[in-house]
Amino acid sequence: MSQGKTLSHDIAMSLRTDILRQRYQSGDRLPSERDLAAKFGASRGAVREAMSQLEQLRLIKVQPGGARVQAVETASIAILGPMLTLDETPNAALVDQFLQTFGALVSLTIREAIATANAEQHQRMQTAMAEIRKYQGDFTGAESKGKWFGFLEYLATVANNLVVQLIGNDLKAQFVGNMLNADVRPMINKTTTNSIMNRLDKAIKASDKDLASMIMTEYFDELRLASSQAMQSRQAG
Amino acid sequence: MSQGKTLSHDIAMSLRTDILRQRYQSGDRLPSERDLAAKFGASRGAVREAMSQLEQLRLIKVQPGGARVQAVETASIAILGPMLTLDETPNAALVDQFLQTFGALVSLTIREAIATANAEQHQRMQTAMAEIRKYQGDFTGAESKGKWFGFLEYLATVANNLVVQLIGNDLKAQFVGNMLNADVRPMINKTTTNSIMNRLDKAIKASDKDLASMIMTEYFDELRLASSQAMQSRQAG
DNA sequence: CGACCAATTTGGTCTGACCAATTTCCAAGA
DNA sequence: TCTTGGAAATTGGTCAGACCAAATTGGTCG
Repeated sequence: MSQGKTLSHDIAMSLRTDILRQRYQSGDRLPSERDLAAKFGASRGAVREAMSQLEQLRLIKVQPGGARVQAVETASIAILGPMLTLDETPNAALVDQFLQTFGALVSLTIREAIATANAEQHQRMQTAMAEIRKYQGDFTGAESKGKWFGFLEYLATVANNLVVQLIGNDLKAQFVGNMLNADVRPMINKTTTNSIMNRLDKAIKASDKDLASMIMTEYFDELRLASSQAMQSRQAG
Repeated sequence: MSQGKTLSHDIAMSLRTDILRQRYQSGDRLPSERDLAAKFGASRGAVREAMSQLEQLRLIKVQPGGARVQAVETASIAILGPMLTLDETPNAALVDQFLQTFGALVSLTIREAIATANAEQHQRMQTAMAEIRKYQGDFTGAESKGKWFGFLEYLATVANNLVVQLIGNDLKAQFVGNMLNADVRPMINKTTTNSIMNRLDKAIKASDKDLASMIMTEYFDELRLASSQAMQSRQAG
């Protein structure tokens, strides 16, 4: 049935799915480890390792006497990935929330990057932007995408905010893979992208951190729009 | 020595600390489970459960042949808490980054809350603000703090962004407890707080989401300043 | 009806064992 | 000397059965 890396991962996935599908509701007590071991035809050790994983997700709370299911709202970010894969098509609202949140963090990052960059870093940011503008808003190729992501990565380096960086890791780990798997590829209008990139270039040149921050938010808002349309057309087709 | 909830938690904490303190560097291979079991005077099962936890943090990657240490920058948010407790005084830069990031998310939340609130929700937001303003910027008491946090919680409910909510959970889980333990209690100037709250009240009444968002950012910037001062004086005393 | 206590259930850990995948290392070949 | 196989040792993944301590359960007594 399921084919993860190890048995304990499979068990964890199975239980996780059951919880996310509300087969076990918040507050419910999970079957005992011995019962689960029997149900999965596994040893108690394997089940315990699976439970340990779910506990790290804050999806269950395990105590002598029994393991209880926690509310999804109080869980860790790491459940977003599994939530996206519950259905074939990722939940549109969730994807939109992801893009909005990620956009806010990138927006914060570019503001801090501009605020704290030294002369050399500032120069390099401009150089990167110049390269990106060469594509004239056409982000279809792998090369242009690579430049853009590289630029964002560099901003994170300059801003040097570990908290944002770690959040970004988790969000990317949860979303990017799942989006590509579902073949959701939002495309922003070429002219719009070009306009945004040109203005972003100016804002960076002028070291206008507020403006750059706003433009970045605008870009992600466009991306949200495009993503929404892409998912609609995908569901229709 | 260490006194966690269970033995496997203690082992996980010990290994985690060693990794964060660079006793094991990125790319290094951890001792085998059997060696670790001998070192900690524990069974292999207990060690394995500890390793499972570290794997969830993305601090190590475990495979047949050995477990290898990963770079901290690619780990999960959940290592922020342990990082804060490495020294007696939490790392000031990290706390500042946390407040900045959390502020950005709250700022996003209030913008969305105002944008999507229906009449009843909008009314309730105003009522909550009115209660908060009664304290005249004095947030020393537990009651006033409770009202403020309750207000923020309600904003999250209205904005209804699960991604932000989950990130908030993780950040709170990592920071709030550790800050209180370290006895770091930032205090913002009473007059400043009062001014911010009054303006926030107006912005909400006017449904000016951009203004409310900016004011919220301003509040967290003040909090960062106060926190920085509180930690300096704490380290001096 | 409520409080208290004993029996049962459940998680936490230990020991020792086997399998499969990886790594290590040495010998054979180029 | 360097490269290349391949066998041996190491390591993680899992299983079985056992014991203890903490929590739950259920019945009894006031």
